[in-house]
Amino acid sequence: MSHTVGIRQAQKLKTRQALLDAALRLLEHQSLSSLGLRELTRAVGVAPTAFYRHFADVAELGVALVEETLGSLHGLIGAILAETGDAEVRIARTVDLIARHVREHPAHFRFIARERHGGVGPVRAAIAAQLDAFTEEVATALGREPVSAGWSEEDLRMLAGVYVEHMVMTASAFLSAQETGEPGAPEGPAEEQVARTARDRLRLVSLGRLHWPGRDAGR
Amino acid sequence: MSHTVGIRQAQKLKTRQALLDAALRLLEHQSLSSLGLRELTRAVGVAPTAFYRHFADVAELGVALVEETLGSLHGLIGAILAETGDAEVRIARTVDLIARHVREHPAHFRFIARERHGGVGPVRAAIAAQLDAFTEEVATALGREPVSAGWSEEDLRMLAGVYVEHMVMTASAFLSAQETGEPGAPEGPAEEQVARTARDRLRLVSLGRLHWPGRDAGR
DNA sequence: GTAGTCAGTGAACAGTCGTACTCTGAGTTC
DNA sequence: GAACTCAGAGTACGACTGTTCACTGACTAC
Repeated sequence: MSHTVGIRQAQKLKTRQALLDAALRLLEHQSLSSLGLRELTRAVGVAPTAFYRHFADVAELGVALVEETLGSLHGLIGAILAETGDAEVRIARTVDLIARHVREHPAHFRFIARERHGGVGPVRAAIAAQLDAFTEEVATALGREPVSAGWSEEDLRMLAGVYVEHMVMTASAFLSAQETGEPGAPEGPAEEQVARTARDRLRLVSLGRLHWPGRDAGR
Repeated sequence: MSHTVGIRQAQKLKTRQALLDAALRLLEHQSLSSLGLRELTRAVGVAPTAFYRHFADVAELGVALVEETLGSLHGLIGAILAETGDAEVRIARTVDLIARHVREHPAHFRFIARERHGGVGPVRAAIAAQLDAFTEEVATALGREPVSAGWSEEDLRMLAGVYVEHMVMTASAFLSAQETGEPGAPEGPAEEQVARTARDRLRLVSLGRLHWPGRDAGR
């Protein structure tokens, strides 16, 4: 092989990741615009100046966190949609997927929900870009289905937007549900309630989709 | 009359309102958890200690802002729902109402969108309480309509939640749309695009509502 | 093996922060 | 008109903030 990562760069990446992890932990109880650079480096155990070796801003770190959280999710929803055509199964799988992801990475999703409309511009833009990409993915996936015959591009994007928006709000609902119970509990009753409502909402949208006027004639 | 407000209390209320207004202006570019007490009093033109005569915390001021923004909106949606039964008219009026309110009080709605998942617990709770109240209002208003025959209480609340959630996200979409154009412009093309998508989403939900299985037989 | 790179250190800078004090003087009450 | 109340001013405090600079020393490239 040409060259391994190198001890040097490996250590650098390690502290960089430590910064990201500590930031995520600190951001559970505050928002990014109030996260101090010193507070963060203190939590990691490095000198304040070490921060600048990795990020120019706290905003830049925020953008990196957005990539880390949402970047790995691409293709996941498309996979579910391609997996089966049965609406009920699809709805159940989607909600389960969201529930599991939120349970495994609560801090990540709390961060996204908090900073989506937060005070740091670049982070807001990064989240919006990721969500737009999701919408585009869902739209093309939906467009491939036979049910979507006769749907305009704009209507497809509208529908995809509804689904993406629904996923975000469901994730946020799971977050508030699980902070009601203990963090170690396997599954609280509040979570099951959220899941049921989320499924019902998806059913509602699904029904609307089936009767959308665009498929027969122009409205 | 027994007694007017009194010069004393009137002045107090005036500076209190000045604090709220200045806070709202400062919060357009940052979030509440990073809003400094001194920064705020400096903007108003009073001594830092004067703040304590009105609020114990920045959080308490935030809660007051929530009341000011959402407290005046109760009954508004119910009025629209009672006004006409025609779905298309109702949808148009709702979206227009949101557009107008957001255009008239952009800072208020930005504040709500930002702090709904923000870092200040009491403010989050206050917003959630207000939105829950809205959901309850919408649910009872919907329940009075003949279309809702056979709907369970839970399903009604679910549907009402969809509407409330939709209003919040539409308001937020209008905000991002109008910050694209100049603030003085009467109505940008981006705003009309948002309005069209919002109406389509409402139509979609409306269609789903009409075909909800609960109205005929248990599913 | 030697010269160079560069992640992280530590001290120092000029600010800002929240809050505790005492004090003042206009508005209120009798 | 005298006694009282209380919104706001002013000062002072210790703690914390982001950023700069020169520095060390383990790793890297030749």
